Amino acid sequence: MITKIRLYNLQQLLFLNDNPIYSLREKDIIRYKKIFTTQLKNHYILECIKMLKTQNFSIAINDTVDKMEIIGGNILIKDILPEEIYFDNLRSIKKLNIMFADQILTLDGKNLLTLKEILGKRFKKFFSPNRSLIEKSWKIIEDCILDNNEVIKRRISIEARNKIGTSFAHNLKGTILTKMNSDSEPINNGFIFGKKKLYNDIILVYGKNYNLGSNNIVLEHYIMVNNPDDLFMGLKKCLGCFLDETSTIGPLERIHKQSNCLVNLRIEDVYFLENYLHSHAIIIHETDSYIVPDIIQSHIESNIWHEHNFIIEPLLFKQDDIRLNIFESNMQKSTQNCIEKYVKKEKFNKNLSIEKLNVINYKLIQQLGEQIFVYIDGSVINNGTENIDGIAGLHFYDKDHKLIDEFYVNIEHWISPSKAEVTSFIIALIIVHNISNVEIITDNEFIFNYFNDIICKTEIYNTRKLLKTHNNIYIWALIRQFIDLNEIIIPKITKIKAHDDDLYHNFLDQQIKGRYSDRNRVFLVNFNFFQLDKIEYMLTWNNIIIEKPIRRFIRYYNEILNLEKFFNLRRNRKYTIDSVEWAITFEFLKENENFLQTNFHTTKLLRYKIKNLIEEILTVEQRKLINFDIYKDWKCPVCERKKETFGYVWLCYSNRKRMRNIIYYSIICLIEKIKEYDIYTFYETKIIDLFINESFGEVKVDNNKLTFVDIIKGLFPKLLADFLRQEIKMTKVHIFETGVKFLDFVFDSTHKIWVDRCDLQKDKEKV
DNA sequence: CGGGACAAATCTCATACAGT
DNA sequence: ACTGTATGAGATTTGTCCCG
Repeated sequence: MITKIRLYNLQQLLFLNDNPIYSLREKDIIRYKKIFTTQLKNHYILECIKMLKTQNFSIAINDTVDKMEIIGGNILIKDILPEEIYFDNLRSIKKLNIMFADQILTLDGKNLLTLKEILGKRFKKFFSPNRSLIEKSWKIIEDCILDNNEVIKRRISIEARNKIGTSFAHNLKGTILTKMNSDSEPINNGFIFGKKKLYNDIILVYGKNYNLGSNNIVLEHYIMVNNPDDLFMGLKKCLGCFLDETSTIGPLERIHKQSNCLVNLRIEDVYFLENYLHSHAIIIHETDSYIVPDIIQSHIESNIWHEHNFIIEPLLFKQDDIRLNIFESNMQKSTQNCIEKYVKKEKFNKNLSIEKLNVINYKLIQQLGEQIFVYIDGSVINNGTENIDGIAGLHFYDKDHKLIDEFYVNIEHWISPSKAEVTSFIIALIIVHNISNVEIITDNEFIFNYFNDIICKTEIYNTRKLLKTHNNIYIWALIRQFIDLNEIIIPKITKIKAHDDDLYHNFLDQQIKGRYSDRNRVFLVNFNFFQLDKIEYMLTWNNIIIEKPIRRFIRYYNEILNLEKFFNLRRNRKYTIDSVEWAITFEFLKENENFLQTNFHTTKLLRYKIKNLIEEILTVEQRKLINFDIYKDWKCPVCERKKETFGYVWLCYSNRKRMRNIIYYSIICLIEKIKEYDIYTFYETKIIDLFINESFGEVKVDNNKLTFVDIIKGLFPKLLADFLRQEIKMTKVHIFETGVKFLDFVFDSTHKIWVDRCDLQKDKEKV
């Protein structure tokens, strides 16, 4: 609840139209932080949202209420203005309280209102004295939205119109129309206008209040002398026209001026042209005419005609806020049956799976309470590859073990054997929700135990506990809800051994496997997790709901992300071309150390190994990067002839013989290690040939192929691993051990070269 | 504000199991 | 034989409350 209040607070501050966790984007957050510097400094919730967005996580929201939507217009001001301009003028926009496009447009959506008109609207908030800032912002907004060629008419530009479209306004969008009533005092300087019926048409008549009767108003007619789109209205006294009704009106109480044209109007049809207390009409005495500034005739008339339509056809009028309808749809939901409530409707397959589930449910009802057996199983193929695929299956039998029906479901997202099993289980529960005397037979011990636990437990389950389920959180939460809300008749669960002599279960198993090649009758069932009472928000990643405990997911996610980052380093480019058996490399780096203990020796060794792996050991070239002035003329300390790069440490002429020996002995070592297992027969020459023929037997620097220098770095060539696997048929564990020992041997012997070289270097530095 | 006590969460590791 | 996942044990880390 407190979090929710804070979210509302944030929504208010950032002037958003819905829940900040819902549609706020990362780059927007950065902009908002620049605008509201103090308020958003170290804002905990905003920082959390930002973190979610940067990592591609988002939150699926359970309920319309939780979306915290401000219901009104369809198009946001934010969407029609260029981003820069929107954020630059956000403070002013917020003060004006304009969020939707229709707040700043005329009712027909074609013209832009003036600032004065907007300030006269109902949604105006307390108006701060800093009016100049708002006026400045408004000018900028006008520049964006108005059509360059028709600024005077205040037409909106084509681009803006394309975004907004045309629609009929269903209400007056906050426009205040002040009508006259019989209590009003007669006024002299303000203009009024009213609707007048003329034959079959209705026209608007402008003028001044002449006389206030009880039901009718006599209006001194003025005619318009300028264009209706102008930013002012020019009115001139009418010298008599076809509207004149002087003769029919009869004696008037107050006649202070000669009038040639008087019109009689019904009092409910008469409006004030502007607030008469603040009227700024300018009189031009010579012609007896007036100029009323800052008012656009066409806008006013548009408002009147809309209101007129609403009076004639009240059904056209609709409130913008339709929250009441949401309440109604909530009421409808409770009447659905279990299948329709919990299975999500798909848009395109006409709810095929719901139909099928209903059909099976109907068939089972026909059994009239006789014993029913449900066999369930899930299957996964190509586990651990990108071609992973999963199908769950259910078979329904009557009391004589005659097959009633079958049902197969495709498993999507986070496919795993356990998910396939749980999916089949929950579908079985949903189908038999209103049927008694059912026995569900499963081969999965976990489901059997966990379900029994749920049934037996009396303690109340809260959201936190639900989220701690090991996997498939939301499916288990649904199952728990069935039981908590008494929505299903609890069936009997039986556990059998997998691949045993149970005829029916084996048949099911075999049928499911047949479905991988024939998808015709395999359905797709998505569950409607939004029906969960206890869970309002669901964390998603790339729009896929995360079904693991969040912490564990983030851990896996980070591990993969970091590994990917490492692989994609520029210096590792070569190893994406010619592959490396990374598992052996990482095992070699681990230094056979316990996670919870460490000592100085291994730490030092590990540090060196990693430096070695990423070619960052302190060679002379490396030192030049730090201390160029001192080392600029230094060469390899061993031969004193060439520049000492990482590769050259091993390539140096003086080491040539030593390196050759190391290669020779490392091959011997490898062969010895394999021999130690005593179970493999192989030709030693084949291994030696491999080293001679392939590039990893040579000491050189190559940008494309693995060489012995890479083996020194601690990389085990995949080619060699494949050879051990396929030719010698070693087990994985043995390849692991041998590989690590081989790398250790190479490391130890080459490390000596490095140590010797460092001694020379030290002597040199002392001089 | 830091430390102590306690509870809960999390981690690693070893092992079991099902499927391929 | 290999793979991925589930599970439990034991150790460590993190969170919460209370106190001075």
